[in-house]
Amino acid sequence: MSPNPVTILKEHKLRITNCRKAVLSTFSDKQSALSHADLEDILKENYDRVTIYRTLKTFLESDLIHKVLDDSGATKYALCSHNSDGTHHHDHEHIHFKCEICGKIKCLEEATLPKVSLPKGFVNKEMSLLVTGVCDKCN
Amino acid sequence: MSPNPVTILKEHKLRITNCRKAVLSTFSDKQSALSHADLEDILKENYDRVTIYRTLKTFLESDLIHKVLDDSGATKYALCSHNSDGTHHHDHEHIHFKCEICGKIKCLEEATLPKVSLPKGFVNKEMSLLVTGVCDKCN
DNA sequence: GTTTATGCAAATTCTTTGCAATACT
DNA sequence: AGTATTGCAAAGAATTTGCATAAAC
Repeated sequence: MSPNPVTILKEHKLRITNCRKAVLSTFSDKQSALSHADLEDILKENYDRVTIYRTLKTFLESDLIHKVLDDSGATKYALCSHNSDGTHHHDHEHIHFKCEICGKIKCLEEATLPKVSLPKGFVNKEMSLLVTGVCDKCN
Repeated sequence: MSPNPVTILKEHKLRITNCRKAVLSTFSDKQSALSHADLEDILKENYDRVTIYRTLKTFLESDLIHKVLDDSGATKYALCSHNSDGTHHHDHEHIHFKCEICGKIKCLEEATLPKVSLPKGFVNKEMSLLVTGVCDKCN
């Protein structure tokens, strides 16, 4: 399903470095959106705070991760999912679910976002939905 | 339609101060979501940066404003709309529209959010939708 | 008169930048 | 070898805290 870090980096024409692999592995392991602070906690023994910032920036620019909208204030990021053919999932439609209990934020790839009727004159290019509630594990 | 600052503050049992009135007026004037920096630019002549931070915090805690999800990273805030009877608009359903051209973020009170079908086991309590595109004025 | 908010200074925290050393292709 | 990435130090923003003064009730 989800390709290994090296494959992902190659697909995006990024150099394969330990820090980048570690960040990608962390995202896969946690299966939830992570903030810089989350990553720093996990990786600070091995990698510099600044390198993690730069890694996130690089990944964002390469569309390897995306920002997750979060009402808590902290900026979080999540892996953009991949298909085996290398195509992204629908990039102008993100649905994220935040669990009130465990606090984790997950991308819901399966759910689809219905059309929203906007007022006259508004043109819709991209939509991001944050659903808050209780996740399957905490339910 | 929108009550004046003093009324809003009274409804929320908050002391009526100049800074609070000024912040509320600014939100009404601009009719768009504002960041702390936006408010500071406008109000710095008369009020301290720190006071604006504290005002925003107080307003958030009193549910007088809410955070607006923004993919740009900056935290923005918007007034929770009021009805004359003092009730809020649907508080577990926010739709915000961000214009790519003018950069403004507005709450779309009129638009309604259709039901989203979530995967098994997920319980939905609150939804926040950020739509990015071109607004009526820039179109 | 009592309680709460403000302003200023300073402390924290968050994020970015410069540059030499290191790792990748 | 040549180019991009890393780590460290340090700069720059953003946000929070402490405390005396001022304003609100």
